[in-house]
Amino acid sequence: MKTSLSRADKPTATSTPDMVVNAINEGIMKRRYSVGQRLVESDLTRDLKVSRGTVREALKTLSAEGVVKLTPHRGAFIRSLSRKEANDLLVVLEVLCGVAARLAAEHIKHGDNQKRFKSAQQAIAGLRNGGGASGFAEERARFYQTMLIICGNAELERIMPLAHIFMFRMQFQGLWSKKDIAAVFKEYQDIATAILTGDTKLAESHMRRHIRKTGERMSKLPESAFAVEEDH
Amino acid sequence: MKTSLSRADKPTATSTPDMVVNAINEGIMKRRYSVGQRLVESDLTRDLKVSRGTVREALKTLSAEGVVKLTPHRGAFIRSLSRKEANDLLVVLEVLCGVAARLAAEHIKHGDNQKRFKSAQQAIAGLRNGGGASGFAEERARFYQTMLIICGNAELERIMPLAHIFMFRMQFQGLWSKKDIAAVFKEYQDIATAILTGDTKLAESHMRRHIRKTGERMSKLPESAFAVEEDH
DNA sequence: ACTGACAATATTGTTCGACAATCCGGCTAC
DNA sequence: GTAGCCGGATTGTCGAACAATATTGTCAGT
Repeated sequence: MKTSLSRADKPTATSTPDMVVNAINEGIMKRRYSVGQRLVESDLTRDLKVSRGTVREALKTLSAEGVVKLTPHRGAFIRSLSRKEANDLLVVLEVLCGVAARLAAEHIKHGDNQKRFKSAQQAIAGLRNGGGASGFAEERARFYQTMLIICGNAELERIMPLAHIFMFRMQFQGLWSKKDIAAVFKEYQDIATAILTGDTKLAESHMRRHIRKTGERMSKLPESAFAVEEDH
Repeated sequence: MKTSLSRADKPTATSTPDMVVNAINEGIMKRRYSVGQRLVESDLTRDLKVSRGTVREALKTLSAEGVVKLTPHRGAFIRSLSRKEANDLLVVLEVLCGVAARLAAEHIKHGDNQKRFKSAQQAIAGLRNGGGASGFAEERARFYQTMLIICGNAELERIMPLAHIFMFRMQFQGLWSKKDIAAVFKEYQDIATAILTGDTKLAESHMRRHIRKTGERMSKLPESAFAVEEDH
């Protein structure tokens, strides 16, 4: 038995639509696709060398994940959030991340959870001075991913809009002040410490506070950082 | 211009895959499909008169919603919950439904929300004496649906595993005692009252208590009510 | 110029048919 | 009885085709 690494060392063992999903997700993180950009099926079939049916299945998955928005007869767009949508998302994230932090703290003692989580935490802390913004987004994703796995709650892992967190981060990247960034590092530190010591109450409250603070910081951003509201 | 009614008066204006999704969802509620049953693509293409690509897109959507489980090279199965999966689901539902109840109470005064919610509540209460079990499942779904709309949080509406609630109900239908059922009616009554009076704190706590109680009742069910755990 | 109607084009929605990859059940051989 | 093989059934993926719809371009009329 090689512990539970089996999931990590199968990057190519996914189905073709999943490969497309990963390619697009990566394209978003690597700034090859910009927020609001339209994804044309024929371009994707050409670039990724897969059939159109496969592309469509992938887009459907991404739509379900909330990464792209599917508009009938108009195609797929990299989702961008209006101010209201961003606020709505934060309301949901506050409780979901809160329970995730609680469960992570609850299970931190099992197996090598503590070790793994510490590694993810230090990867983030290491970026405190100097790490590029793109590196931060990735480590941040790893941090949440690790936390979710430690939770041991498949349902939470399934519905947690992880991709949203990337997107969120992406949409507002470069808009935060130095002070904001320092505060974020501090907040992650608090969360990680609480989880590592197994303090469930503290982990949950710190996480929820972090999300709320994120909302406050967001409310100060200019209108230009958001998508325009559709419809009425 | 006909204002924005255009969206409301198109009940059949959904895409073909969506029709398939609805057909399958309805088939589940109407007991035409049983929990754990396998859905064969060729059967669906024949029965619903749509192409295989369309069926596949629909199954992908249902999988993302958590209604069916997609296993590579084996096909789609109406999802059934193991004891652990059911517990995991309840942990997530507790916080999601909690925040939904809170938001509903917060917005109960807007527009005709109060009227609509009252109607959904009375539809459930009316079933207290005599309503068939299948009718209850439907009204229950309407109740939650109404609550979600009143919340006015698109993100919550998007990720809330509404279908899970149907499925949940379905999987355990007929297993509850009379006492359990009476308790459930009482709990819904408390929740509805709190929401209607706009008491956010009370609405959230009553809802969370209801979900926790559901977990307790569930823990007393025999092993036969659950799916067997897969893998290790 | 500007606006409206109309045609041309591009893109998506859906279908069909084909073949490879994989799973399942049954059969044979030992 | 078990291991291995075989063939049918089903899914995974591809490609081409056409219909339905949205977008863009054109052009007359004012």
